[in-house]
Amino acid sequence: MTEQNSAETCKRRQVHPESIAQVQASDFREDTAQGLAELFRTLGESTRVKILHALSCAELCVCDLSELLDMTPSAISHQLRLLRASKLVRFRRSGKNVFYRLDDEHVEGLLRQGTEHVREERNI
Amino acid sequence: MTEQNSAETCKRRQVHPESIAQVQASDFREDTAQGLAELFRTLGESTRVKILHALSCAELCVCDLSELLDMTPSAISHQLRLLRASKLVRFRRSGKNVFYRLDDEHVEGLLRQGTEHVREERNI
DNA sequence: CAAACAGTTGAACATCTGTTCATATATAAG
DNA sequence: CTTATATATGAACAGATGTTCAACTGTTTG
Repeated sequence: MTEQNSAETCKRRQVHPESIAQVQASDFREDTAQGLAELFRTLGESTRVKILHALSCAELCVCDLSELLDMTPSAISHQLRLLRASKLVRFRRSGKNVFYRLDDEHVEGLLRQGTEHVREERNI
Repeated sequence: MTEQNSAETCKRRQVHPESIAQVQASDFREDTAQGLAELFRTLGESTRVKILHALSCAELCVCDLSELLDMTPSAISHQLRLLRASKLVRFRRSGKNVFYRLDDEHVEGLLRQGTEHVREERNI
């Protein structure tokens, strides 16, 4: 029973080599996984979800968001920083205000697809 | 200067009432935000992203995933629990093994859309 | 039955994360 | 220049989270 499973480096469990090979052939890079995780981590917080939803309705300044979410401008600003870092929002300064809006249509797409999943998750 | 902005409960900042009304009219529920955040939080971790990607290639048992990601079966199992809780994966027992696969097409859609965003985020 | 294998689970620990608070920057108004 | 408003930022603290370790359940095999 000389299988093609090399058990030299360490003891190998009884696995499914074909399936494993199939995954390995897909060439999924470490940094792609990291980037995806970082993006979703940014989306994975209710305050930031609320901010993004609000910005999907209208362009808003920090002050507006602060009132809408009933949170301090500081807290909002900290979250906007993360949203900016993940390229989920853009901003422009106008006088004393800084107006934020969604960066592109991908963001709304992610929110929509996520919402659909949550609905199915609960209804069906 | 009697504005329609009621400053009774607490001192109000100079905001943009029209934009705020626009957001409030959208009726975005608290539990929708929570559900979305929970979903994305589950997606927001590189180990889980790798698991989901692997499962998008083939149905796999814990053992396979353990070898693919070079992690202990325990660590994998803990993460699979979260993925199950968010209805991102299904599973079936077959003998000693438990095989996992993606729950529905939404999951791949989210991964695809996320990947596109990450690519744009870096290239452009 | 006992032994081996596959998977799950709870506790513990280190790390990460969101909000608060104080402070700093920037623009506008007096 | 001084004051007020709008926003940003760093430190700090409490709460959340991922992996490890040990113990446990369930299935197959001898």
